[in-house]
Amino acid sequence: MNIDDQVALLMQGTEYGDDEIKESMREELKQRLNQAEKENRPLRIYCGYDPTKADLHLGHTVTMRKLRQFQELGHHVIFLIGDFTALIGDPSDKDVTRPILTREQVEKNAHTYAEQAFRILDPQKTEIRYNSEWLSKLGFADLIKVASNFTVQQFLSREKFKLRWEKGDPIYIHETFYAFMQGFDAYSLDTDVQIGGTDQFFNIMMAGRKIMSALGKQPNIVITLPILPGTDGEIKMSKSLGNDIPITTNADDMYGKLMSIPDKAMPQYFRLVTRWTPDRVDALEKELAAGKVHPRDAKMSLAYEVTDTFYGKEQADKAQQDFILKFQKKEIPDDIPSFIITADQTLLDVMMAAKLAPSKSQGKRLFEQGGVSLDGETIADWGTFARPGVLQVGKRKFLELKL
RNA sequence: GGGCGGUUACCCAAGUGGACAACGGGGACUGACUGUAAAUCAGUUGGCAGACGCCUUCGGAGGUUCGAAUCCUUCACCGCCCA
Repeated sequence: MNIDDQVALLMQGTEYGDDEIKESMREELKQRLNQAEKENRPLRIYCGYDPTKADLHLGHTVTMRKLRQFQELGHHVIFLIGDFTALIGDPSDKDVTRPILTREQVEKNAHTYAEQAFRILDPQKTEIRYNSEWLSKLGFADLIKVASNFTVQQFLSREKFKLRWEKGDPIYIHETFYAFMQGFDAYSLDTDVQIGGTDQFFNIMMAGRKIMSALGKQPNIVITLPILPGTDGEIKMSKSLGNDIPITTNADDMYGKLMSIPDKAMPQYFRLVTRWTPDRVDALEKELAAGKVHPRDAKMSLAYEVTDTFYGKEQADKAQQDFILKFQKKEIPDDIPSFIITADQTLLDVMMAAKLAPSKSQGKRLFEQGGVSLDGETIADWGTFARPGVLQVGKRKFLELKL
């Protein structure tokens, strides 16, 4: 692919909040591609992920798709696991301090990350690195050298810090280190391009580039991508907010969760987590606006597409069939877990044993609220003895009872 | 280093000796309506117990009192002001 086409593709979907910055980044990217071509080398691209949670979710895959694009154009991609930065936590995405994780927690999470990333990235073409490799070796003198390029005001002008400052909430010194560390990652990896969400703009643009030049390197080009909203359609997808779609879930759950996003979030999902071309997305949106396509059907094709990328057509088909049966026809799906009951067990006992209710009190409430049914018949009495049949708890929990 | 204020359930936040398992909001869950959407309406939201009732919870540990989230002592942490 020629360089102009590469630039067009790679800049597609990026967001900088300012057209001038976008233009200058586009220009820099073009120059860097030219430069690399002359030097007969691929560009070095990286994106970092902090292993603060065990599972990656759909939101993480937005940047991974961009990495994949670079990969397909023959560039060198580094998947950086921020095992060291995770110890601090990025203050960018929250207005409160994050508790410091233990090394054990971080290591455990880091372990699963690479594996999950390969659902999007090509394992053959991906270099995996851990930033403890260089960050753990930095001394106080290095820190001073890096930190002397920044002022307190620069940090305080950042939205999240500013907010906390004004509210009188604590801002710890170590939280400001995060940006330095990220900059040092870029420096140590000798990268041409760094990818991140728009919330990383300060870290990449201000800290990263500055540190690279201060230490005598060419600053990396910034590619920032919009943040994917969670299943509530409002706020950034995040496990701690409970609005995430983990990529390690199963096909049925992924499909179901995608169907539960509000309509207004669909356009962002189309653009950020599908393989659809901009033309196709535009066409679909026009049809939606014209009323030619039912929003539900558009969402179903979205859910199918995303499930397909992670689990393949076969499982996506099955997930779609189950969804139609379970929720559109309100029939019972054929593939539900079973549970062996004994004669003296009440339905409440079964729910407890199968972990369908966290406590007996809460289980009883589900009965009182009409949330429990056996073979389609609502059971109000939690003392009803279990008998073979299909137990449904709430909207989506099913259990086949057998003797 | 000094003075003052603060720490309440998943989150925010009321409560300043008995009527407190603790107002209110958010979130979550259940039901109705739907397109398992959103919006809306109703309900639930510490545990055990098939009504009574019992147990655990208000930063930690002690104490005063018939009785404490509320008063006292002490420890830890946070904020503001002063130095």
